[in-house]
Amino acid sequence: MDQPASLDPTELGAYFALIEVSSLLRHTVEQQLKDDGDLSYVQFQLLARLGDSPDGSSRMTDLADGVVYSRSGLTYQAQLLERRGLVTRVPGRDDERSVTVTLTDAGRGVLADVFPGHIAVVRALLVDPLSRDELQSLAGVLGQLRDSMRASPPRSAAPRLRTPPHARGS
Amino acid sequence: MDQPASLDPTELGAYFALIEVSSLLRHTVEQQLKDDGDLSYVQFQLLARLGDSPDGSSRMTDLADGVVYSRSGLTYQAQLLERRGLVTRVPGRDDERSVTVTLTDAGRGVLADVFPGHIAVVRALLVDPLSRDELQSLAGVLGQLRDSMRASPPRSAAPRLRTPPHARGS
DNA sequence: TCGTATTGCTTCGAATTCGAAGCAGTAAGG
DNA sequence: CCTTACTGCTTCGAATTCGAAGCAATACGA
Repeated sequence: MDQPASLDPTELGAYFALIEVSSLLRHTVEQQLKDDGDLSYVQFQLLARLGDSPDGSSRMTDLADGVVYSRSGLTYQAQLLERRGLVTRVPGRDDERSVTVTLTDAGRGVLADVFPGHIAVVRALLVDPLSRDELQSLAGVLGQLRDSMRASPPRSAAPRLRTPPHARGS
Repeated sequence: MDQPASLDPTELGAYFALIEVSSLLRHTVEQQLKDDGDLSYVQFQLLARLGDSPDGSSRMTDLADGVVYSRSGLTYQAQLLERRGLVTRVPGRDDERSVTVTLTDAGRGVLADVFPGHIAVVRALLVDPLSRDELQSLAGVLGQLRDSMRASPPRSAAPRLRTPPHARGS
C-alpha cells in the first residue's frame, strides 16, 4: 500500500517493451494474414480455434472466451466468415439459443494457405532473434503472468487509488 | 530455410502467452484510463509522450513514430484532445506544413489524475506477480526483441513463403 | 405450473480505425 | 526562376469496434 509513486526503470522497461513488441508483432501478423488469406487477426484466431477443436466446431460463447472480444463484435466477424463460406452457423441442439459455429472445408483450406506465412512471421520476429534459453525464459514468465491475470477478474485490478478527475468534459 | 513446418510447444507458448498477456493488460489499462480520465489508450500515450518531452511539445510525425498508429488516426485523436483543451496545435515555426502539438496545463492535470491508477494497474498485473529476477529477465528479453524488430523494417518480415490463396473472394 | 431472473446471441447507433486521395509547403534539378 | 518530386498533415469513405438495448430460450423459486 505504500509503494513508490512511480515505476523503476526495470518495471517501466518491461511494460513499454511488452506493449511495443506485442504491437509490432501483431501489426506484422495482421499484414501477413491479409496478404495471404484476406483475414483479419480476429478472423484467423476464430478459424484457428475451431481448427484446434476435435470436431471443428464450438459455441459462440466459448469462442468469445478465448479471444478477448465483445459479443457483438464476434457476431459481426462470424457473419463475415459465414458469408465467405469458411464456417457454418447452426442453432445448438441441446440449447436452442446457443449457436454452434463449425469450420468448413473451405475454412480449413484458407487456414492451410495462411499457416506457413504465419509461422514464418512468428519465427522471424519472435523465435529467431532469441536464444533457446531466452525463449524458454520468456515463455515461462509470460505463462506465469497469463495464469495470474486469468485468475483475478479484471474488475478488481485497480480498486482503490482513484483520483477525482481533474477537468472532465461537460 | 529448412525449418520444421510448425512451432514447438515452447515457441507456441511464448507466442500465445505474449498475445494474451498484452491483450489483457491493455484491456485493463484502457478501462482504468477511461474511468479515471476519460482517455483512450492512444490519447494517454500521446499525452504521456508530450509530458516526457522537455518543452511538452512535439511534431505530429514524431508522435506517430512512437505510437504505432496511422497518420489519419493521429490527426483524429489530436483533434479530440485539442477540443478538450488538453493540447494545442500550431503550425511549426521553421516548416510551415508541420504541426506542433503542445501539452496544456489542463493536459498535465489529466495526466496527473490518471497516472496513479495507471501505475497501480501495471504493478498489479505485471510487476507484483513476478519476482525481481523474473521481471528483469522479462525486461531484458523483451527489450532485445524490441530492438531487433525496430531494426528490421516490417516489410521484409516474411518476404518469401507466400502460398497462393485458396479461395479468395470474387 | 407460473412468474421472474438469467443466459446466449443479435441488432442498433455511435465512435474509432485505416488507406487512399487531396492540399499545401519545401526541396531538388535544370 | 520554373518544373517536378517529396513531405507533413488533413479530409473522405468504408470497415470495424464496442456498449446498450432487445429477443428468445432456459433455469429457478414459490
